[in-house]
Amino acid sequence: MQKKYSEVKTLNLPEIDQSVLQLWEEQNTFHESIENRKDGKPFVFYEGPPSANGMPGIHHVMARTIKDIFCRYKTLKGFKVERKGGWDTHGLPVELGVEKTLGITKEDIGKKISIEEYNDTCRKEVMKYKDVWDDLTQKMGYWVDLDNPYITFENNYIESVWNLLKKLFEKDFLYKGYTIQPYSPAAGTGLSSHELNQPGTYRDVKDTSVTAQFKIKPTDHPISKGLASSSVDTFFIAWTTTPWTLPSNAALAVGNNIEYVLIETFNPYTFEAIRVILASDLVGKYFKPEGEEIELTDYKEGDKIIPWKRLETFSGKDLVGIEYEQLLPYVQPEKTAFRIIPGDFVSTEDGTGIVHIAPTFGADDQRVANEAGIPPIVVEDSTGAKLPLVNKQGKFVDEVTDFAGQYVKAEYEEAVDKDYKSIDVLIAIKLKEENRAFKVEKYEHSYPHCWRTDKPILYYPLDSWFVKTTAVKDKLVELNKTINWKPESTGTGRFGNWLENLVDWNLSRSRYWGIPLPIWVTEDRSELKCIGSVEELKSEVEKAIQSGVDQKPIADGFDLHRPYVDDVILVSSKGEKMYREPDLIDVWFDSGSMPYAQWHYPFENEEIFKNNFPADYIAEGVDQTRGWFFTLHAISVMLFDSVAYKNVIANGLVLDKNGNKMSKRLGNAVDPFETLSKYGADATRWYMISNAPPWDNLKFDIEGIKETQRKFFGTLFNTYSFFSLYANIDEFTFNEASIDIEKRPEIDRWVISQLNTLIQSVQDSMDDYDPTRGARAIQHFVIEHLSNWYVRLCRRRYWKGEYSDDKISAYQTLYECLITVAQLMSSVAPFFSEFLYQNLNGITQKLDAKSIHLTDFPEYKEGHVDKSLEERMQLAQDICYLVLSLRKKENIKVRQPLQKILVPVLDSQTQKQIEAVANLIKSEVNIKEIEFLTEDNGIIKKRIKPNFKALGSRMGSKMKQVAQAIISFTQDDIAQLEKDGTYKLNIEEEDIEIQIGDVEISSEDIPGWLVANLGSLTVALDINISDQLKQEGDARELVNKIQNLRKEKGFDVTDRILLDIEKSDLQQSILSFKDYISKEVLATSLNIEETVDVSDEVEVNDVKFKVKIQKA
RNA sequence: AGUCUCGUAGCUCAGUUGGUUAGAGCACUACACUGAUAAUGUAGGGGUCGGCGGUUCAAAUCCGCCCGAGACUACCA
Repeated sequence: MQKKYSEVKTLNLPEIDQSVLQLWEEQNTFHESIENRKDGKPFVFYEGPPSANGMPGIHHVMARTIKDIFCRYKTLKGFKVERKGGWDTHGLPVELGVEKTLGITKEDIGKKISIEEYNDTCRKEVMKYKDVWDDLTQKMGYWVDLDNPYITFENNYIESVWNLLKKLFEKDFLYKGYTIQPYSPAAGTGLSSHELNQPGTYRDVKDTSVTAQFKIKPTDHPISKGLASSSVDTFFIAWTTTPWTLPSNAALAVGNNIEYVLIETFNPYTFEAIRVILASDLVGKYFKPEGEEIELTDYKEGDKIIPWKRLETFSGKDLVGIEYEQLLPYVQPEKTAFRIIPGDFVSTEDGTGIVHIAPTFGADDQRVANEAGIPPIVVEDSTGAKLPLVNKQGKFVDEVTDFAGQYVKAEYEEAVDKDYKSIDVLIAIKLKEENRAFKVEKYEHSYPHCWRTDKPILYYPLDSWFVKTTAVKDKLVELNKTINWKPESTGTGRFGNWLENLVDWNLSRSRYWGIPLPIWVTEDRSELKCIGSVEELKSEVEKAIQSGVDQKPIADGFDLHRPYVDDVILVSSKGEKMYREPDLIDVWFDSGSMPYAQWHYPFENEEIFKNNFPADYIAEGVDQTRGWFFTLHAISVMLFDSVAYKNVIANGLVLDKNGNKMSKRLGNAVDPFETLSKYGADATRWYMISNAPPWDNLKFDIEGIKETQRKFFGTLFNTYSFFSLYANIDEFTFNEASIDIEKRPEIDRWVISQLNTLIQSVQDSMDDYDPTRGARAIQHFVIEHLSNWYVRLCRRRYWKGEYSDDKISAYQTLYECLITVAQLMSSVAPFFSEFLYQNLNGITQKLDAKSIHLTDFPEYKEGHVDKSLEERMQLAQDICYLVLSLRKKENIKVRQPLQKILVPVLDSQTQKQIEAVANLIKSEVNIKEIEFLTEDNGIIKKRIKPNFKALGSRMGSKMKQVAQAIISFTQDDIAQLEKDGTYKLNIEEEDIEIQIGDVEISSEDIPGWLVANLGSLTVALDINISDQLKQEGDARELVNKIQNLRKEKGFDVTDRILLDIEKSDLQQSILSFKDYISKEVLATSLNIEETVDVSDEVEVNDVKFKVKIQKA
């Protein structure tokens, strides 16, 4: 019994997913696809580790599809592509999640719950959704090795990271600094600049801003002497959007070259007479012009318009050194403060041109205060350590008596009632009452927020460890230029600019669940030790024990996390105790270390590491530019003097169909599992890839997946169904020798030519990391070339006639197209392509590979590409289009044969091209002959058009007139130009000669005929229908009706029938074409009867009669 | 606030180093086709190519300004 191609009635992609997954499982196909290439050149791919403590979203399907595509493609191309999976397990998201589930805050850790318990919980929580992730990975067809993933919390991983840190330490790339940094009180940790640069961190917020008055103190300063002696108090006014920093004010900064003015006026809240100093340029912002016209003495309390007078001007330089009274004297500085200092960043864009300086809460503030010798306003805690006036929870310290224990930002409160007044407001009120507020107003500005807690950050002085990335900036920039970025602008622009403005990488995190800093310090900080391996830790501990430190030796399997490492005490060269620096390292360092740590390099697998570094290819979302893309790059450049990856795709966001960000809160997030199970992985993947280039944002619309399913997969499936239906009937199993391409008919050679062109273009776009172009090319080929043209024109070859060479050629050609398309599309649509492969190759056994993913990428055969053939097929398609259009215009259906069409040809080449495809045209549009009209035998009306490209540069400004002249050529003018090859024009009394190449001449009309044009092509249709043609038309119409009847009655396509037809006006037509009809409908007998005893009635060209069909 | 990218039909997208009727698919309307049929064909409606100005014989394409969107940058007081 002959094996048959499976004939599936309807396309069910999710079902195919299921069966293919089962097949892969049974045959261990993913493993095989690597084993298969074990001698191949490695193509190195790095998996950016996801964090399994959150649910995957549809955007993960996008990102992972892009990763998967190139790994699969390179495998087909013969590369060995190992893909080690990984899990990112440390960091704030995990910790915050655990705090939430345990119902604790950061302060409780180490108190209500031990660090040990806490970290144990983190370890469990972090893999909470691992199963869900694994499920998605499998269902979407993402091939990655999940059996041996790297996990960042494992000791081996940590040890490798320690080793990297030690190398940085030895190269003097690690240092500790006390700096003002972004700090999230809610999360309890400082934030690195790339965390601060996560999307959405900067948000517009409305804050209470205060312009405060700082009263001048009489001193020996030449200017202040005079100012302070006035009977009216004189103030500097300075603006701030963070009034809570005013108790920490230590100085005021002015611009040396800015002009300031002394103005006499009244305080708008207390109505007291005052004199204020501010930048001249900003007077307009604080004073109404009308006020200058009013006498000061005319002012009455509460007047809308407050009068003011300019008294004197100064330059900023003159003001430097003037002292003022402390605004909110809660805490006294340790040395003299409260004076005017220069600030290079002071401008007259905002505020008053005088900047409030709080050295503990601003980076610039700290710097200029330092330079001017201004101390910060700090308090001492019980240990004598100096603290700012706001503690790490974001609350005022006790010394700020009025506001002690209050959060400085309203957002930090759990809940606020309607009477709640923020610190900013309270301070504003206090200053108003004390005649120290010149202006209070709401001010909208963008302010950074913590990416995890959504609460505003503070700029806060912190001790931190830094990586001196700025030391290798040039090299980072240099090597970045060798990376192939898709899209290029992300590499040069976003990433390149970032590198240009690099700051040192803040490595410290004051948290618990993460890789501990392996740095030990003596109490006086005179000696530092960085530990680079477990072995080293062991021997250092031994040393410590020998010198009398009471602790256990490091046992095998010692957990390198906190709190265990915290308890380890080492000894310095001088015998002093050394304690570990309490911070963890930034989790981004974890993931940036994966090229090394995933192999436990350098402790193991040195050879494997070397073969897998750097990566040939990585891909992640564009939001990783400052995250993983940067940390990979920075570590490899600093320690290995190399890029970490050679090619990188930064994909865009997945938005909802209206272009809004997806979020659970808005309810517009798409569930990836639902999408996959409803539409299948392939339709989802194909839609995502073909709709827009991956680096553009994708507006995700389910309708788009449906369309992909219907149009692309549906059409391809129909083509396969068509093939299997007839191949089964003819028992075609491709066991004949492959027919030489030269021996195949024109149409076969054409589609093979197109197929090879397609192979080349898919290969090019994939090599260029542009999957969208490739997918679109495949789609176009399948729908337009293969289905709508090749199969449509060739249908009869499959269902008619003997099993001849022509038929075999047709089967072989269609088979080759299907199998090749399946291979080309397999990296994007791994399931459906496998389905096709199994069904096709399962019968023919042409290829040995058990799976399409174990085959080689189709070979481009240049010899099979025939551009001239592709051109003339285009010509055939155009002519058919024109004829169908003409038929439509005349309302003559295609089933009615017509005698001929006329095609004017101006050169013999075109005629030859058309002649070669004449049969296709004739059968496609049902005409008997094509007649060519040349200039000799016909009257062709020609059309002439200027060739702008050729003429433009020569004609210049006369172009318009020349074009006009050419367009108005008569037929005689055109003939003359054709005869002589040149023609003289007279434009503005100047002779201009044009050549034949300066124009395009085409046929336009055949007088007396019905014509249609497309480009330079013209076709006329002979619409006369002779009796003979009419009869044939009747016959064809009847055939169609009988075919419908057969189908209705559920006959098999191969069933023979007995046909009885009722006598009617069409009797003559039927008899004339009796043989034709019988053959078409597979009738073994055809009889015309007076009456037919059935109710099946057909209508053929307005004539009704009964037809009886029965199986023979 | 600055920098970058983008803005083409109702929707999703093409658009060739600037060249004269700006395209495709979807959706819509009408008609056809029907042994591949959730497909297909023909015809139709639908565009000031974000706006204004400039360069040019010629601009969707190059330049400037403005408007809108997105991303990035920022201690901006």
